Parts: sequence; C-alpha cells; structure tokens
Amino acid sequence: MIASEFEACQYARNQRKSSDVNDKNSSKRPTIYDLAELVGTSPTAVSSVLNGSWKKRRISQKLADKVLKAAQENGYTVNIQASVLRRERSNIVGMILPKYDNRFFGAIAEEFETRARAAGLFPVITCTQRDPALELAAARELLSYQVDCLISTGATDPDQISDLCRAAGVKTLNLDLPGTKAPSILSDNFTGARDLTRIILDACERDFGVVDPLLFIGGRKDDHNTQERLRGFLAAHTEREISMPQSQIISEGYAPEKARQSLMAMRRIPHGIFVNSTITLEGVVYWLQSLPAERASRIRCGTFDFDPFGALLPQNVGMVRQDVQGLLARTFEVIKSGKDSAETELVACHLEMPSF
Amino acid sequence: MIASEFEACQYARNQRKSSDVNDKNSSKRPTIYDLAELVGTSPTAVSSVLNGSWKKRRISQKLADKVLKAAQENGYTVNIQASVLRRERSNIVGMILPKYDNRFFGAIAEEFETRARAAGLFPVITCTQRDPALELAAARELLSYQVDCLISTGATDPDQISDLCRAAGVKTLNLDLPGTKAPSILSDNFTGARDLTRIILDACERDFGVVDPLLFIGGRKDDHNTQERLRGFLAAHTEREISMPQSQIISEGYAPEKARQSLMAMRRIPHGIFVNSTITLEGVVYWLQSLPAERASRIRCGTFDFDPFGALLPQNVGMVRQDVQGLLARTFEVIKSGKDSAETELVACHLEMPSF
DNA sequence: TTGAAAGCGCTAACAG
DNA sequence: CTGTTAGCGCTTTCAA
Repeated sequence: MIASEFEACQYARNQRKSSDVNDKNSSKRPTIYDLAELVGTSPTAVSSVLNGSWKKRRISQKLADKVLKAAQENGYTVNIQASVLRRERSNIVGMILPKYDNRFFGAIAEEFETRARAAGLFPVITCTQRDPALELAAARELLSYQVDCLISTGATDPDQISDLCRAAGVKTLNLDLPGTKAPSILSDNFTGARDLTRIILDACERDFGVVDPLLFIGGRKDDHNTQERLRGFLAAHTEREISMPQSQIISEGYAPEKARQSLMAMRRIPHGIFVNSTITLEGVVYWLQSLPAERASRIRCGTFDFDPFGALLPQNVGMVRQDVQGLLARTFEVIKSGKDSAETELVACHLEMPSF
Repeated sequence: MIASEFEACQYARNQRKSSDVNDKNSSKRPTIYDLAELVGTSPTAVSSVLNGSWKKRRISQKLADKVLKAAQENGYTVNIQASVLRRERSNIVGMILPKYDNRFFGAIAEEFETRARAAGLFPVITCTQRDPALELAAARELLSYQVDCLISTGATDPDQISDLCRAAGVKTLNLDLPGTKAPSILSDNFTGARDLTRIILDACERDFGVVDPLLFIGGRKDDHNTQERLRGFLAAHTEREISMPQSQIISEGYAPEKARQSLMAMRRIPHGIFVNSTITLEGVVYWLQSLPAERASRIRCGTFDFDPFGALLPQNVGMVRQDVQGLLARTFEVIKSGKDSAETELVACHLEMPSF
C-alpha cells in the first residue's frame, strides 16, 4: 500500500469518526484510532499504553495519562477479537462439561474459572449434557474461537476430542474420565471406594454384629468410574474374605426412581449399602422412608460423592468427596508444564465422616 | 493497495503455505486462502461455501463439493475471531452468574446455554462469586469479546452494568434481581412465599391445632428477594389476623451454621418454620437432629427453593421451586423482541408438595 | 457463476 | 521516546 492510499483510508476513518463525535448515541465504539486522534498521537502509542506494553516502549507518563483519560471518558473497551487475530495466542482456555446442575461439576466449573483467571486466562465453559454429538460440536466450536487449550471433562469419547485438538495444534487434557491420547487427571475412585466400603463394613459389624456382603447400588457398568469404584468395593470384601454374590451389585443407572424400585424388589433387606452417587442416594432415602422406623435404623450406608443433606442422614457413616481443588490444581500445573504425554494421574479423595 | 503489491502479499502467503504442506505437523491451521489454492479457486468462493452463503452466490455444486472435501481433509476450522471482526455481529451472548455450585444457578446456566444454542448464538457464562468488583470486571471483559447481548444474573449492582452496556451499545437484561435501567425478569417471590406460608400455617393448624406465627429464617434483609419473600410471609399472616413479633424473623445470612445457632438459642421452639433457602435448610436439619425425636416430629417446615433431599424430610410440607425454564423463556423472548424499557416482569413459582 | 480488493481493530517490526 | 506500515483471517461490496 502506498502512502497516499493509506492516507485515503485514514481519511475515511476520520469521516466516520467525526460524524460519531457529533452523535454521542452512535453504537460505534471508539477504537485506538479514535483515541489517537483525540489525544493527538499514534494508534501504536495508544495501543501500547492500553495493553500495558508501554513501559517497554518507554512512553512518557504524560502521554500515557492523556491516553488513559481519553479511554476512560469515551468508554473505550479493547476489541479482543481484533487483538487475538493479530497476536498468536488467544489466552482463552476452553472446557467442555457434562452438566452444571450437579454439585461436583458445579464446583469444577467454579474452580476452573477461578484458576484460569488467576493464571491470566479467559475461561469459556460449554455444557454438553452428556451428549457425544454435542461434545464434539462444542469442541469444534471452542477451537474455532482459537482456544489455547481445551479441557474435556467427563467426555464420552475423549480421544476423539484429543484428535481434533491435535489437528488444530491445541493443547488438551482429560478431566474426570481418562483417555489415551492426552494427559488425564481423575479421582482415585478405587481407593476412595475401598476405604468407604471398609467404613461401612466396620459399622455393620460394630452396630449389628454382622459381616455380610454389602449392597452396591447405582451407576452404569460401562462407566469407567463405576468400574473403578466397584473394584475398590470388591477389594474391601476380598481382604476380609467376604464373598460377593452377583445379586448384590445393582448398576442400572443413576436414576433415583430406578434405585428405589430395585430396593423395594429385594427379598432380603441388606444391612449395609454402598451408594454410588448422590443422585442414587435420593432413591435410597425415598426407600428408607417407606421402611418401618425400627428397620430403617438397622441400616448403614455410605455414598460416593458428597451432599450436605446426605451427610445428615442418620444412616450415613461416610461420604467420599472428590478433591475438586486438587483436581484443578493438577490440571493447571499440567497445562503450565506443557506436558502432553497421555499419562493418567490420580488425585486422592476425602472421606467425610458424619460429625454428629 | 495497488495490484502488484497485492500479488506480493499473496506470494508471501504462498511461501508460508507451501512450506506447511511439506510439514504436516505445523501448528498453522489452514485458512480459506490455503483451501482456495488447494482447490484452485478464490478465497471468496471458499468462504461463501463454508459459511453457507453460497446458495445466494449461486456457486456450482461441483465447486462447493470440492471445497467441502478439501476443508474436511485438512481439518479446517473457521477462525471466528476474524469472522466476528469483519461482520458487525458476534452472535455471542454473555451472562454473568453469581455461582455455579447451586441448584438454582446451575439450572439457569444449563437452560441459558441450551436456549442460546437453539437460537444460533454462542453462550459464554462467567461466574462472579457474588463479588461486585468481579461482576464489573467480568462485564467489561465480555463486552470486549463483542457480545451482542449481556445478561446480569443476580448482580449486586445491575444498573452499573446496564450503564456499561449502554455505553457500548449492547443489549442487556437483568435476571433474578431487578434493576432500573434494563428489562428485569425475576421470580414472583411475593406470591410464592405467601402461598408457602399458607401451606405451613394450614399444616400447623391441621396437625397440632395451633395458629401461632411462624418463624422466618435465612436470607439478608438488604436482599431484594428476601424482602419480597418476607412481604409474602407477612401477608399470609395478616390475612389470618396473626400478629408477627419481630423476634420471629431471623435474617442473618444464609449460612447453615448461623441458622442452627439461632435455632438453638431460641427459648421457645416454634411449630412452623419458613426456611428462606436450601442452604439455610441445612442448618435447620442439623438442628432438628439435635432435638428429641418426639419434639422433632411436632414441627412443620417449608422452604423457598427446591432440593430433592429437603423434599424428603418428614417435616417438609412444601418447597417453592423457581421456574427456571419460564425465566429463560421470557429472557430470550425479550432479547428477540429487542425491547429495552426498564420494566420488571415476574414469573410464577411452582409449589412442590411432598409426594409421600 | 466467480474473483479482486478493501478493511474490520489490533499489534509487532521497524524506522526514526 | 514516538510513528509508520503491514497483515492476522474473514466477509462484503463491486466488477466481470
């Protein structure tokens, strides 16, 4: 572009701008060009003052003040789209998340935002409703927003998302559910479940003198986390040489009503119950209420996942609370380290005992 | 820019691109220029095929197919930043939200995303932790992402955010908490609370034969929604000519422990309790457990807000569930209508009665 | 039915 | 200490 033509562009700009000045209600937002003209300096100077790179450019305090003042007065906000387009990095970090409407994922979302902001990144979360097609579409969409990094939380097929990211040259990481093509960070479901099972077995022996196998209820057998918890559940029985009949393992989904029906249908009521989620616990509580008070008092249960109301149940002997802070601390450490080997890392759970 | 110089630009591009072709692992993502060269057509044609405007341009099916195929094979994703920069609209709709970690706000977040997507918009939610400074900063940040519309949910000072949006020429709307400078949509807290109070009063009269004033617990007196609920609570008493002593209204925040302590400190235990949130309900349940069973059974309570475990409490006679779907349906209708008068619109709540 | 050219607002490289 | 210039990837006239 030759000089005279650049001037022509500037002229066009000025035409637009000066008409805007007359018309305060114009929806046009001021740009660095507008501020530059107002202050009588160049767009570069304005830009560097506004984005903090002006110390490096050793711009005079006086000019900086004038620019800042003009920006303030005119309600200037940077156009990040333009800025991202020009820079190589967006500083956006994306996350896909199955649900918000759930204590565990809700806490993950908050912790993710807090830590992203603390790291100077802009967090964008997309909720994918456990729908594999939506997960993929959302991942693509976040990539088109030029995210620097994408976290798949509880994704149905994390590897497919890892592939998308790899193709786009974007860092990625699996949270809560492991994949084989990116680093994975998840709770130590096995140990948590084993410890919880021990607690329930202890309580049954202490309170009722029985050493029967517990009932495992909730979850889906094809779900990685349920499998791990079941493994811990079985390990705690094996170490005490308690044999486990298949009929004591009910994994027909998380739905409360399903759990209640299964419990109602049992010919022999168990003393100890391992509940695989707080959602399932709702069904268990519903069922407990249908029992005679005396019988209900002769039950002990523990739940994998935490809920404050669940913790207050008289039958409750413990809840496993996943360490959301720990999970996200590790997540951001891995992001920062730039590591991208597909290793799985486990974060220990907390066992919360009743406090009354 | 004169022709020869444009060619020079193209040449530079080609240099870069052809080196990328040799080096498949390059982190450079293909652009419409790359695809255009691959297919042997112009960037314009590629763009219009890819963004669906090609019917209008009457591009041949053959060319379209070639372009689509090339895009597929090269893992092309549009750069939205560039696209938004060029277009006048971003199709991004932003929301600031106090918390995710809460059934009500979690449900709002999900419903918001679902409806935004259905309307062809990209939803971005930012969680502001009930921090006024963060609310403002987040609003500014969303504006810098060129959102077409910004929804302030439960914001401390919605009017300040409305001002920011007005300055940027961006549509805005208050949800859950009203402001005076933008349309506001919120639950009908007054009616919901009045109806719930009636239910609790009825239960106390029916079950215990008493017509004493209820206890109101939870919330903050300076909170708009608490004020409205209190108004409904009082109205239900007034219509039955039950006078209300100040000591029966305890609004010292939502914290469970605070509620428990207040209840412990009461010299006379009430029969009926209006609980102002599920958070407060936790404290009430904790307190109930410290009571002798017989005494606990002689209490009836109702809660404003829904929790499935709360609904299963034997003392529970009703919970008010805010109509999240309704709130967001209206929100998107208002957005679509383009209306921006600062009217407040109320959405009725559901009263959920125990089902056992 | 297609392509050339300009420019959205910003930043980095370079030139003074 | 400050300014000029090019160009990020896209869409939108305008011209053919």
